[in-house]
Amino acid sequence: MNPTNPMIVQSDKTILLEVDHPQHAEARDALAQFAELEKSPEHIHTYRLSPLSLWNAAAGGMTAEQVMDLLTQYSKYAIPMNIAVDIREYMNRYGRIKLIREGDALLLTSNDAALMAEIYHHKRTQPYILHQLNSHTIQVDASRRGHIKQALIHIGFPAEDLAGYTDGSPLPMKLRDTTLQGDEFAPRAYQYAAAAAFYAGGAPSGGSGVVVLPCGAGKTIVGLAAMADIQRATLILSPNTIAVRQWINEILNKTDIPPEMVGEYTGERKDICPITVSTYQILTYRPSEDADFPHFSLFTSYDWGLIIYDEVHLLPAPVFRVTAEIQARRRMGLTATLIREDGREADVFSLIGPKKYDVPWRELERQGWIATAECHEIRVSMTEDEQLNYAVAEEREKYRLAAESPTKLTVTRYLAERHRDDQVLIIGQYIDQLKVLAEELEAPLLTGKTANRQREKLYDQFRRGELKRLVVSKVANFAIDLPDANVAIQVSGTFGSRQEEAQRLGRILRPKSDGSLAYFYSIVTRDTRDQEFSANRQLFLTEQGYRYVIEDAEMLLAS
DNA sequence: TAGCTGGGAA
DNA sequence: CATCATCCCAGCTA
Repeated sequence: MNPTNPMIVQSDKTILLEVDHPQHAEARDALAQFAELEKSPEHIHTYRLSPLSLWNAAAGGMTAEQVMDLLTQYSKYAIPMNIAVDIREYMNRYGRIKLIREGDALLLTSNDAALMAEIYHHKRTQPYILHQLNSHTIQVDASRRGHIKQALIHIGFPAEDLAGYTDGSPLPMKLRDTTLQGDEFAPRAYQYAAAAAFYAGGAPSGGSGVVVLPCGAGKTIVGLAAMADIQRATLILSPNTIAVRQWINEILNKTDIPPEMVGEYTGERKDICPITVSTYQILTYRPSEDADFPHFSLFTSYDWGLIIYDEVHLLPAPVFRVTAEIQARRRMGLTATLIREDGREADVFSLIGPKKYDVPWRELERQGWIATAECHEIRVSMTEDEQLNYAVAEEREKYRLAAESPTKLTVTRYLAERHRDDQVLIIGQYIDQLKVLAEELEAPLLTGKTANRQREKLYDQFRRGELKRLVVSKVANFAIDLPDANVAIQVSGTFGSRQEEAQRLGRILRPKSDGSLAYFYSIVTRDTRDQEFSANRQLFLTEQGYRYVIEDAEMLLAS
């Protein structure tokens, strides 16, 4: 505690952190362990101590005392009394109830008899209760393990699940030390550590939870390392087919599993093998609204020993439902953020598991695994005509009007010129706007309609540097892997999607072999909805340790 | 059987 | 807020 420290802890459970403070980075890495970033304007960032963020910390082995120590270390002033009490109260709740197995019976146990009585009578938990065995043991319906955990977190007492797992069919495998291309391969220290933290203790405690790693930190390798630890048939779910193919390539490339043991289960192929990689979307497919999900059988059609949920923050609602039914299978979630746009963080916690591992951003950057990127938000003003148009436009038209402001053209042209020797991607949301940009900059335009062959050709030219500029629509969010792009200019984005901005930066700005900087420019229209949405998008990257420099378009163009 | 196109979904 | 994606399936052609 010292007035020159970077943060202020307030009694409403928010924490203010000074961005320009020399201790900002270390304080941020400390906060990332037990608080969520809520707002990130230029100078002061706001974090919040939420029950879930504290439970995640508790599940990872942090104590209330450690949290208090970190807060005290970086705080300017004394920590409000109620904060100390709340932190202790919330963190002690995790693990007060345990879910265990005795033979075929699933039991809730706790030393707290009053709490057990409350659970026994609570409307939310009652449907799953069979009977009370004694003052601190309740037998619950073993087939509703996931639902019970959801109910318990809902009433504010997340259970520690120690009921164990079915092993699944054996799959002997190991990681290669040389890839198929002949490159040396070994997981990085933190990737090993993440897999080890996931599996720590073996059954019954280890084997379900979420690993949080920044974009580009190699989450796939963590998955492979976990598979090598567990050595059981594995089902991998990811958001799209390109990711499916990437998983399959990585598995063949970096493990000794023969190709015939690895299957793709997508719209195109329906192979079920000891290792099967599938998309979320095929699982949520229904022939009609009242039909059931024909592909859910994938979960039960093989004796899986591990299920990996790639990008767990994108997991669709129906997959939660089926995940609740398969709580006896080990589950690993991989993500760069625990925050979901739909607020279902508690479902991730109760159905996939608590956070098991994360790495401080600064550490990865220091070790050179993550490129250093400079992010600029460039604010343009609308002309008087535009302002008038904007003012009278329908609420729903406003965003589009602001996002497509013609001044953005001038700024984009200026930036493209400044980076004429770099590999530049121009990314936007509206096809009309992109068409104009592509013509102006004499660069090819790539959209969802572009045929696959043409895409590949453009990617290839761009990769080889024959093409310096490429204008892309939302296809850029997932589909592309352009190792040599080092500049991205975003002219418009999807409303407030944090994860989209992360994908854009994470996928595009990989570590450069020469260690040079990457540049990310986001052009927004001042005093409009465009600017509001932009602020929301930046939250995620700020949480990830990137800093935005706010610039004024008029001044930039004048210089 | 592969490859394309169009509709529907969330 | 409503646009642009993606993915899946069915149905057609060759």
